[in-house]
Amino acid sequence: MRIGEIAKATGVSVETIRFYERKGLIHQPARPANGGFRTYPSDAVSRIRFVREAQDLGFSLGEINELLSLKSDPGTDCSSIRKRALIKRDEVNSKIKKLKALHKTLTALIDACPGKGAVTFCSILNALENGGCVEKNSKAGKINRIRKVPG
Amino acid sequence: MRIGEIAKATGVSVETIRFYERKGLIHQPARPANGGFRTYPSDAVSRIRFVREAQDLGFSLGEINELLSLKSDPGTDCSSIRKRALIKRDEVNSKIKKLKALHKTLTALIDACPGKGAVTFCSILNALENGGCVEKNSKAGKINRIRKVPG
DNA sequence: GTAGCCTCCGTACCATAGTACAGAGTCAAG
DNA sequence: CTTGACTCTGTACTATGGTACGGAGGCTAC
Repeated sequence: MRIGEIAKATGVSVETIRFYERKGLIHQPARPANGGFRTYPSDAVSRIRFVREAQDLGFSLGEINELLSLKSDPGTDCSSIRKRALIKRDEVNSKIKKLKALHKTLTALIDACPGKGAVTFCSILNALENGGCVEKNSKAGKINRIRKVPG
Repeated sequence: MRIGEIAKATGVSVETIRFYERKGLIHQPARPANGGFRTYPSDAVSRIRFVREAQDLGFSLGEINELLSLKSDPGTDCSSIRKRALIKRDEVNSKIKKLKALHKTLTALIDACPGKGAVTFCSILNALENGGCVEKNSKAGKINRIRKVPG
């Protein structure tokens, strides 16, 4: 198969396939010695599908690279894959928790906002300026810091 | 106040303050005509706090810029701020939904995984390769595509 | 008056996940 | 044997949110 066929079969653009090659996610076949186009084995399709499905599960390309290494290593035990899935599920779980807290805070702000009048008295803007505490209905309290740590 | 003091007061690095200046989020005071250091008004501190709090609420710097324009525009009605908060809450809501679906899928995969043995038989890897469908316990069905659209 | 911070300025770089494009080569059909 | 589609290669650019650094200038305390 040629790269364009792989692209069609996977729904991933040729540019993106090349990008994955540069990232080491998929192997780039050698060009024929006499020049011409590279020939891709048909399992390049399943490899790319693997990448996309794993992305859908929230894995980054770096993590997918790890999964692929584990996958091709005959010494890998199924438990290490399972472990990664568990970690990922925990990550998803804590993201959900943070978003729920955020939802609560936004709701408190929205409820406290009169919804009309000059912005000077807008409780949402005031809350943003003064540390996120809504005076009335302040169950949410100080806005939870969810900004991700640089590292 | 000098930039370093602003940095200390807000917990935001000098570099990041300059970055915000470049992005137009905060105004850079003019340098004194005779040279020397810029003097920041103390409300630069609250402006930067506003930016950080809004980030914590899930607003991007672009969105925060809009909020700041609305805020400083005397013609802005409180309802337009409220509207944005409502939109943001909807976004948070749909993120939560997607993550919940993801959680379900991961759980289905984890449950189907024997948790030991060679990777060849790992149901998680097989699912990734073959379209994300877990044979047994397939309530989650086809993995939901949540990968964000490039636009 | 000089040591040691701080500031200013421009530029470059980090990660993430791609997209875009120019210019040359290749291949297959008509 | 030419045309059009596809491939190859390298490089640059997108967006997001910063971080890092070199060299020059400024400010203050000892």
